[in-house]
Amino acid sequence: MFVSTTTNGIDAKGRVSVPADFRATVSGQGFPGIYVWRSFNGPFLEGGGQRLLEDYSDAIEDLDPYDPARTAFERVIFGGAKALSFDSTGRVSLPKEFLDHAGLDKQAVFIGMGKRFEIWDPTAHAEQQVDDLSFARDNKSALRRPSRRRGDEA
Amino acid sequence: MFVSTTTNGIDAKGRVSVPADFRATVSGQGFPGIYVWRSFNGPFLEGGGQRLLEDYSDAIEDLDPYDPARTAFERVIFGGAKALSFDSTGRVSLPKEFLDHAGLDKQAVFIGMGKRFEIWDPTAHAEQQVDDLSFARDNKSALRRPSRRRGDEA
DNA sequence: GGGTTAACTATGGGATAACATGGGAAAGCA
DNA sequence: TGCTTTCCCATGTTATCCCATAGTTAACCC
Repeated sequence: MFVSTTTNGIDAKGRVSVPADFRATVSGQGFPGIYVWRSFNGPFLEGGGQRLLEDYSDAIEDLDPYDPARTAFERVIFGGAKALSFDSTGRVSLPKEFLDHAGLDKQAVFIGMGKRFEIWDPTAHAEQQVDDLSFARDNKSALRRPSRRRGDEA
Repeated sequence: MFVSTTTNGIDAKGRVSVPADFRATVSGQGFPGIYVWRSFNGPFLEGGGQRLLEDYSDAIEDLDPYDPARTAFERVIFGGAKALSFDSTGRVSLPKEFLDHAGLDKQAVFIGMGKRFEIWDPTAHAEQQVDDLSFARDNKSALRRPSRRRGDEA
């Protein structure tokens, strides 16, 4: 599970350390690195480990072959994602198109989202966080009812 | 279940012993430690074990993948939490931002809240307790009827 | 029952390892 | 060849591991 928020520096070569917690989360998933793509919901990146991509693949296979949503997801996620492997110290180097899309410059904010994570520019993130916090405060009742635990469905 | 209230010391390194009862509660949940986050209801911390986070995750997954509410909750809940693992004697070290948010200094009060727990500064807790007591006195009728047990929703 | 042991708890401090980061050298690609 | 990317080593800081102590509770046994 990806949790917590970490800000790391981007060096002159475009390299950034992936938070150690995140590296631990994807370790043992096969590919020693992360998959990252440009979000279609705003100026930030989304990413996860190999298992996440496999989950998306399974979900997409449940859709009709020519469902427009299916081809859109295929193009955006599989076509737009890039496999970034860790170097020996746990860094990845972000392609220029990704830096541009997210407005990244000197620093990158990694936000754990449970099954996946997001990468933001610090300034953009600070603005977004204000909205998210007030939204969560105002709507927390939507989560108030404990959901059924896994295995209790039957 | 997290019950009872315990006050433990915070040492110069920011370490604090998690009450043994609480450690027993989360043992066997997978992650050997606790998840802690800054409450957005006041100057204190909230926390729980891995199972609690999974409950939140399940509740969030009932929403549509790109529902704005869903991403907001994911950012606030998972992004705001931190996984703190126990050392060999059952301590965790609280990040500075957490100490600041809760006004923690020399001591931390762990309060069992059933499925989760709270961490307060002793002074702030004493003040809050006065309010809680009078509120409980005024609203005791609300507790008369037992609530449904988990799994009885249907 | 009284007294002793043994386990566990909370805490302190020093040594050690891990993390994020910078720079240079080698290897790929045009 | 010129440029970019990947690999490898070096560094300072921070966190974490590991030991030791002391007080408390529980267990035990004569």
